[in-house]
Amino acid sequence: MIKFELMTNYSSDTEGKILEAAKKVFIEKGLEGTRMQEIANEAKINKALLHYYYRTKEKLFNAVFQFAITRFIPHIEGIFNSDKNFFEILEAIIEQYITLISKNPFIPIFVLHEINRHPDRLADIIKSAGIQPKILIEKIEKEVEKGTIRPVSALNLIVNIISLCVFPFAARPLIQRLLFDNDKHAYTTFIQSRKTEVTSFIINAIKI
Amino acid sequence: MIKFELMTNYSSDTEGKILEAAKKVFIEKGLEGTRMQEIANEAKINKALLHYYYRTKEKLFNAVFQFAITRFIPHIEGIFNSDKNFFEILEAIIEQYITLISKNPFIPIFVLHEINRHPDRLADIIKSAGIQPKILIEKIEKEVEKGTIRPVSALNLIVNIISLCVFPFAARPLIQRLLFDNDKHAYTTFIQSRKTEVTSFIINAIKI
DNA sequence: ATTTAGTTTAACCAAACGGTTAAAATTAAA
DNA sequence: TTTAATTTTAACCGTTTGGTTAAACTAAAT
Repeated sequence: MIKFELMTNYSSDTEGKILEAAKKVFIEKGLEGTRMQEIANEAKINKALLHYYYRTKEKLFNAVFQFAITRFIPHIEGIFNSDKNFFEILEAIIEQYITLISKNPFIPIFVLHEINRHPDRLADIIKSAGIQPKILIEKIEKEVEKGTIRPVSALNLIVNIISLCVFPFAARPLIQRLLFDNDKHAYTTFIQSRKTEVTSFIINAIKI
Repeated sequence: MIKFELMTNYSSDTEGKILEAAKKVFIEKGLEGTRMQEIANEAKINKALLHYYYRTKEKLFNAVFQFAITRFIPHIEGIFNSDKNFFEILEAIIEQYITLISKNPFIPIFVLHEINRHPDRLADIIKSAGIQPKILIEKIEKEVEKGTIRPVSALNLIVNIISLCVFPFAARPLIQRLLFDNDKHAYTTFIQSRKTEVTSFIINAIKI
C-alpha cells in the first residue's frame, strides 16, 4: 500500500504476508484461476484485509506480475561489461538464465499465459524491465562479420537461446512424465545438466 | 453428444457449431477464463442448448482439450518408416512440427497452461495420443554409436528439438513485440523461416 | 486518560456464474 | 392429421465471486 514515508506503521508485516501468499497462488493458478479467499487463507488473514491493503484483485495481481517479470528476464549487462569472449558470454548468459528460472520454475508458464491473455500488459513490462535486445543483436552481427561464428540470423539465435533455456520449465509436467517416468529428481537433475548441455549445443551449432 | 447410431438426428449441425465455438473460446482463454455464455454467443445459440449437448462445462472442455492434443503432438511414424537418413528425418520432423503448430498457433500455450493446472490430465493424453519417445531415443543412440553424430544425450536432443519448434509460438506476443516491433507479418515470416533455420541449427550442433 | 490514526473483523451485497426446468417449437414417422 | 421424439427457448435457481461497510480493536501521541 502506498504510504508517506513518515507515516506510522504499527502493523506486523501483514502487507508482506499478503504479497507472499498472492505470489504463491497467482503464479500457480493464474489471474482467473485464483480466488481472493484462497489468498486470504494462505496469508491466514481475513478476506476484507486483502482489500484494505490492495484495493482490488487486479491491483494485487499487478504487484505479483511485476515481481514475476523480474524473475523472468535476466540482467546480462554485467556479463557484457566483462572481458569475456563471445562464447564465454554465451555460457554465462545461459547459466545465469537457467539458474534464475530454476529458483522460480513456475514463472515462465505464468508469465507467458498472462501475456497471452492480455498482451497490453507488455507495455508496462518493457518500461520496467528495460529490455535491450539491440545490444545482443549487434554483438552477434559483429561476431558474424569477424568470422568468429557461422553467418546465423541474430534474431533466430536469440530466440533459440531463450527457447532452449525456458521451454523445459514451461513443459515440466510433460517432460517429467514422458521422459522421466514422473521422477521429480531425475527431471531436476536433467535441468541442471542443461546449463552445460545447452551451452555446448549452441556453441557447436554456431562455431566455424 | 453420445447417441445410438440409428437414432434420428434432425438438427442442423448445432453440436458442431458448439464445438467450434468452444474451441475458439477455450483455446484463447483457458478453462477458467471462459464463460459458457460467451461460447453460446459465439455459436449464436441459447446457453441452455450448450448444456443440452454437453452436459457440463468440464465435458465440453474435455472435448476441446482432446482435440488440442491432436494438434500439439506430431505423428512421426511415417517419417521413420521411410528410407531417409537421420538428418533427413530430423528435417522432416522439424518441418512437420512447425507446420502443424502454425495452423493452430495458440495451442501450445493453451495445452501447457492446462497441463500445468491439472497434470492429471496427462493420463488421458498419453493413452489417446500414444506417444513413443523410445523410438526416437533409440534412433539417436544408434546414430551416436555409429558415429554419425556427436555423443549428445538423446533426452537433451529431443527436448532441444521440441523447445526450438514450440517455444516461439508460446512466446509469440513477447517475440513479436520485442524483436519485430509488433509487426505481425514480420513475425509470421520469421516463424516460417525457422523451418530451415532450426533444422540447420540442430544439424550443425550435432554433426561431426 | 483521552484522542487520534491505523488495523482487523464479521456480516453483508450485488453481480456473475454454471446449471436446471418446463414449456414451446420443430421434425419425421405412423 | 395425429403422435412421438428431438431440439430450442425463456425464465429461473442456488452458489460463488469480488468487493463493501460499519463496528471493534490496537497502539502511539497528547
